[in-house]
This record gives sequence, C-alpha cells and structure tokens, in this order.
Amino acid sequence: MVKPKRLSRSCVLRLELYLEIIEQFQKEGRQYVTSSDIGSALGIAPGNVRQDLFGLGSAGRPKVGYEVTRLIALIRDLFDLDREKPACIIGFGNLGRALAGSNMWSRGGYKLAAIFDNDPSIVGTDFAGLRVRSIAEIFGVIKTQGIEMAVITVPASAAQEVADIVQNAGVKAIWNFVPVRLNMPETVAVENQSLAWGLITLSHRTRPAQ
Amino acid sequence: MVKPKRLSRSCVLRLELYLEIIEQFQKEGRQYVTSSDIGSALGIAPGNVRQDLFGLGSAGRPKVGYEVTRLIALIRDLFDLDREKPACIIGFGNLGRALAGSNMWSRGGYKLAAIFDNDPSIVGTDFAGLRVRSIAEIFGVIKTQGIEMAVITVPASAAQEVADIVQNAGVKAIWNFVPVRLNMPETVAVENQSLAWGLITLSHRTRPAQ
DNA sequence: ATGGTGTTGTTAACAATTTAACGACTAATC
DNA sequence: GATTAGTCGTTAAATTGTTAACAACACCAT
Ligand SMILES: NC(=O)c1ccc[n+]([C@@H]2O[C@H](COP(=O)([O-])OP(=O)(O)OC[C@H]3O[C@@H](n4cnc5c(N)ncnc54)[C@H](O)[C@@H]3O)[C@@H](O)[C@H]2O)c1
Ligand SMILES: NC(=O)c1ccc[n+]([C@@H]2O[C@H](COP(=O)([O-])OP(=O)(O)OC[C@H]3O[C@@H](n4cnc5c(N)ncnc54)[C@H](O)[C@@H]3O)[C@@H](O)[C@H]2O)c1
Repeated sequence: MVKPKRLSRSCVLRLELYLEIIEQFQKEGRQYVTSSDIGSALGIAPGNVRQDLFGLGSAGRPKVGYEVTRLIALIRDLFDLDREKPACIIGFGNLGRALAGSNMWSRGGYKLAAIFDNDPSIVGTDFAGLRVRSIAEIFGVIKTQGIEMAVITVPASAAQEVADIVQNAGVKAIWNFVPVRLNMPETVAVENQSLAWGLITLSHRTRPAQ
Repeated sequence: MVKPKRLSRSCVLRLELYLEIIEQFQKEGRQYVTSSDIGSALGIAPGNVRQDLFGLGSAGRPKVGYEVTRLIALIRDLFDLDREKPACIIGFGNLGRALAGSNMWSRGGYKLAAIFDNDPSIVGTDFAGLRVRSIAEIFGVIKTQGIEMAVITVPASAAQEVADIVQNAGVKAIWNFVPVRLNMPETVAVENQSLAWGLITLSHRTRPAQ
C-alpha cells in the first residue's frame, strides 16, 4: 500500500531524467537496469536513485536491477503520460511554430489539438494536419474539444488577456512562455518557461572569480 | 568581509525573480523597496527575501527598505550581467529565430554576436543587422570574436558534433536546446533547456488524484 | 528630545533533502 | 548445498534550505 507521498520538485526533475535515460537503455535492448547504470549515466549517486525509485513502489530485484518496462510504466503513470490530454498553442509566431514542430509531444501526456492566432494571414494555414484557427473561436473550441492545457506564445501585451480567456474556458494548466507574471487563480497550474533564467544562470556559472 | 559563499540553485532562481520585480519597481519610479514589497509581489515570505539579500552584502536601511539602484547593481554584478559577453546561435530554424528575436538579450550578460547555419538558402540572409554565416566559418569566428557562449538549436543528429567544435574553439558555456545529453568536459558549463520538463511537470501537477 | 513604529540584519529553530550505511535478498559459482 | 558477490529496500545521519523570531536601528510625530 503506497501512500500518495508528495514528491519534491527536484525529485520530479530527476525522475524525468531517469525516464529519459531508461528509455534509452530500452532502445538498446536492455531488460534490466541497476541504480548504478542510471546514476553513472546522469552523474547522480546510485543511492539517491534507489531512494527516488523507492517512493514509486518497488520494481527491482537484488543482484539484477530494475525491470525496464515496469520502471518506465511506473514513471509514466506517475506523470500521467499515458493519458493524452488535448492541448493548444496560442500565438503561432516563431516560438509557437518551433514548439508545434518539436518532438517533445511524442513522449505523451499531451497532444496538440488546436492552434490559434489573430493574424489573418496566419489563420487558415495548415500545420501538421491542423488548421490554425482564429483567436475568436478559442473559447468554444476549448470547451468542445475539452482542451486542458494552453501554451501561450503571444506578445507580452496580449498574454494576460489570453490567459483570462482560457481560464474561463476551463483550462487546467498554462505553459507560459511570455515574460509576464500571469495573474491566475490557484486552481490553474501555471508553469512559467522563462528562458532568461537559462541565460542568467550561464552568465552566473561562468562568472570569473573575484 | 563577504566570503564567496556558494548560492543554492533555488536561491539563484529567486534572485533572478527579485531582479525582475525590482526593475519593475524602478520603472515605476520607486527609489526604495522593502522585503515585503518584493515578497508579496512574488509570493515569497519577506524573511526569505531578506535572507537571500543578506548574502549579497547589505544594501538596506531599516524602516525605509533597500535602495533600488544599489540592489539592482548588486544582483547584476552577482550574475555578471554588466559584462556583455559575445554569444552565438547555431541553427537558425524556427527555434533559433525565436531565440534571436527574443527580448531576453536585453537584460544583458550576453550579446548576440553571430548566427550560424548550414542551409545555403539561409546562410547570407540578414537578421537584425547580423549576417547568418556558414557553419564552416564557426571555428574561426568564435576565436576571432572571442565568443564565450553558444546556443545550440540544430537537429539532434548534429548537436554533439557542433558542441565538439565550439568546445574546441574555446567556448565557456553551452545553452543546449536539443534533447540530447551532450558529452562535454567539466570545464564547459552546459545548461540543458529541456522543454519536455515543462510539459511533463504540468502533466504531473494536473494529474487526477487516484 | 522622546517614544512609537516599521524594517533591516542576524541568529536560531525547524523542515526537507541528500548522503551514507547496512541488512536482506537473489543469482551465480564451486 | 554452501559460499560469494552484487544490488535492492530501508533506516539513520548529515547536510542543506526554509521559516520564525527578535534586537538594533532609522524615521516620524509629538
Ligand atoms: N520565454 C522566452 O524567453 C521567450 C523566447 C522567445 C520568445 N518569447 C516570447 O514568446 C512570445 C512570442 O515570441 P515570438 O518570437 O514567437 O513572436 P512572434 O511575433 O513571432 O509571434 C507572436 C504571434 O502571436 C500572434 N498574436 C498576437 N496577438 C495575439 C492575440 N491576441 N491572440 C492570438 N495570437 C496573437 C501574432 O500574430 C504572432 O503570430 C513573445 O511574448 C516573446 O517574448 C519568449
Ligand atoms: N528544447 C525543446 O524542447 C525544443 C523545442 C523546439 C525545438 N527543439 C530542438 O531544437 C532543434 C531545432 O528545432 P527547430 O524547430 O528550430 O528545427 P529547424 O529544422 O527549424 O531548425 C534547425 C536548423 O538547423 C540547421 N542545421 C542543421 N544542421 C546543421 C549543422 N550541422 N550546422 C548548423 N546548422 C544546422 C538547419 O538548416 C535549420 O535551419 C531541434 O533539435 C529540436 O529538437 C527543442
């Protein structure tokens, strides 16, 4: 009997890495992986790996390691990756196009179900079998298609307005790429993908010692 | 006398948020901000803010708050944001273009000094006063322009090869957007911007309780 | 001046996470 | 079979990060 113990953010982050590397092992045809396999591939202590995996309900055999398929299933279930929730992209500019074409959707969890823009020269064009729709349709489409997540890649001036609309339409999660702090109720999970972080972090990490 | 105490990752993350919000206060014409101002704008306890700021060397006055200009200067110095290090983007596809056009460069730390691609129909085109150069020139350009950071946005198949080149050319930092774990020596700071994380995290956060 | 009030700098308690350790179990070997 | 070696599950310790608390101090009103 496993309690729904809350995982720390860093643990979730590691689990995501584990999944990635384990899937790679699977591609190489391996049936079992050990905590050392995972750890050394990732620069994480094997004990740390075991403890993280411990929380998932055990799937390992002493002397042999963890069964790859079972481990993948456990992590995918933890992240709810096997339920393909409908998602949409709002703002089909450079960033929106890059995200739409990214292979990140292939891991599951969400499937791209709609794209919106307000530029008449973009609306109506096709992308991977999806017609870019007018922003005017957004409320209705979210409702009828049951869209649960919205990727926001519009200019900063429109971000809050767009967020308000999708929230009212019933979206559960927002992935916000716009450098604006969205004002949203607690009930909506907002993930801010501030790329400036990466830039600043690198600048900090390579700062010459003083 | 302040020691070069190592900051935790989450502290760095918060400090970046502080900088953002303090600059906003500055735009509004304020000269002083209190830890409560910062905290309530960000949903962080004021004491936490003070403790983070404490490590920077004090800049605050009781009853008044922190001097905005001094605080900004301290954080910018911590992150080495005032030295505009030359950076380049490699792979000028959708993502490369979105990043090149992003306003994240305006905060400083790096300035976009070169763009590379290997597609003849892209090489030679202009972007914001920068000519997209052939990948063949990359080694020489990095050397002569003293480029310190490379943003990698090429297809997965080319990522490691590109990383090896820039590393040999003397780049100190790599911002890797490709879902591939780069094999790099310790001397190079690699920041993996795996967008899949955001996706998975949202899927996890909105997972229905079981 | 003087007392009141709000905010910092700093320390201490507390909580969470990471690291270490080790018994238990499994498979292989002799 | 017994023994050995390798790896897991689990507990405990150490480290780190967060929260709370409060004295010292600066400004303000009187
Ligand atoms: N997270 C980052 O650091 C990062 C990086 C790059 C871009 N961005 C942000 O992403 C956003 C988009 O960047 P981009 O380079 O793709 O810009 P872009 O101009 O190429 O794309 C914006 C798109 O949004 C559409 N749009 C504008 N208003 C709209 C509205 N009200 N409803 C629907 N669509 C609307 C436009 O027609 C355009 O197609 C910007 O806010 C930018 O700051 C962030
Ligand atoms: N981090 C994420 O989740 C995320 C999101 C979107 C895209 N991506 C990744 O970013 C990369 C680019 O995505 P995109 O949508 O911009 O693809 P894209 O095809 O639009 O752009 C790739 C560009 O790289 C150029 N290129 C190819 N080989 C090269 C080489 N050897 N040297 C220099 N340039 C080369 C191509 O000419 C093209 O212009 C992909 O690897 C993709 O997986 C990641």
